[in-house]
Amino acid sequence: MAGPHTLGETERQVVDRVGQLPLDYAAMAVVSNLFRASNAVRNHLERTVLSSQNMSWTAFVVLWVTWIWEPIETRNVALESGISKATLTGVLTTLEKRGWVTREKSETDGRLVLVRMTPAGRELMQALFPEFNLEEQRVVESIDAGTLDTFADLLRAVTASVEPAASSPDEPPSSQDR
Amino acid sequence: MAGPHTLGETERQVVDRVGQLPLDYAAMAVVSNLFRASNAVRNHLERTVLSSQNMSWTAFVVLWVTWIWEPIETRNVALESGISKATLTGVLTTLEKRGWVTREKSETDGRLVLVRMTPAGRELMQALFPEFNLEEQRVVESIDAGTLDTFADLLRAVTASVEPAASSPDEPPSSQDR
DNA sequence: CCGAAGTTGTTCGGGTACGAACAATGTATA
DNA sequence: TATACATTGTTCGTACCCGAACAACTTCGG
Repeated sequence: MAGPHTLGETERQVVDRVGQLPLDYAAMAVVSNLFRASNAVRNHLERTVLSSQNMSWTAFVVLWVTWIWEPIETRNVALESGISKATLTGVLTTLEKRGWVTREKSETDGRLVLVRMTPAGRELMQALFPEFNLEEQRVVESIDAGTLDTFADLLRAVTASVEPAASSPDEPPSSQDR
Repeated sequence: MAGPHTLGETERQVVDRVGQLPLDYAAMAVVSNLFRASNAVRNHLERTVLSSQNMSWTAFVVLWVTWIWEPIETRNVALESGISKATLTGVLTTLEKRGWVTREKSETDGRLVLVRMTPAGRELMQALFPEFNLEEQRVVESIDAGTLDTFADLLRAVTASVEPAASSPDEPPSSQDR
């Protein structure tokens, strides 16, 4: 959405198409670059780090969430990973098939399913995550270290303005799939 | 990846799992929040604006790129949209099926395919894009107006650090699929 | 207690999403 | 002007990705 063309050039072209409609170009720039950056980073990390394990970005995120919080209920895995519960079902099946996680029905609540790492899954993450973090570092290396926290806060502000409900930590907002 | 848990709480838990390995938590926060924000905004816009046309985010981006730059070669649509050419083939088939764009072989180069809007496609974008931009505005409304440009620049810096090659505008970097 | 209302994970259908392999086409080299 | 080399869009296989509908289960109101 912000490809090889100049900013001004794109804007001029947009004005030509939209006509006199008033547009917020600053907001447009942020949203389009948000996606460009997100896509670029995901694909980069998939190619440099995750491809060695034939793993997708989402699979890695789910594995990471499970690694950090296990045992964890699937609804919370979906919440933490930022994917829908429908998507999670498929991803978990994949991860289970590869022997990295296990599913287990809750004893106290028959509706819930708990996810745990296998030893193989834990070994994998112990080796893979430092490598992943090193590449994360490379992705932001051109940005002044003192600015990184501000950057993260700006991103949190965007997320918050879209997902208003967020009561207290450790107590997810009532019930939404994502 | 940065769900209902506190920042410090997640960090403490990560330390517990990773052990003594040195990690860049600032970089980690930026990358994970980049994806959280990106996902949240995409899903929000799909639900609020795009669902009326039963359109996905990617379909909208492709339609937008075509709208702004038509007639445009498919390789450049993929480049501007930030998706692979393989993905584009499927999306274009969908958009063509719905009567919003057309495919046309280039007369000067038999390998190229040109994409154009149909009148119906143009009408749709003329109505949909202002609505879309209004929602983009809402997504960043909590951010100080003077900071938006800086924000966009930070996002561009991330993209640039991952996709280093970028010669001159109007002249895509030799040949990469995305 | 017992039916209504709510919650949870799965299934289903349609649509992305990628890399690799491919055939068609264009270009460069000798 | 052949013959290698490069480029382009499509196809293929596999893996997401979501909303809607669903069955299993829990909880709440009377």
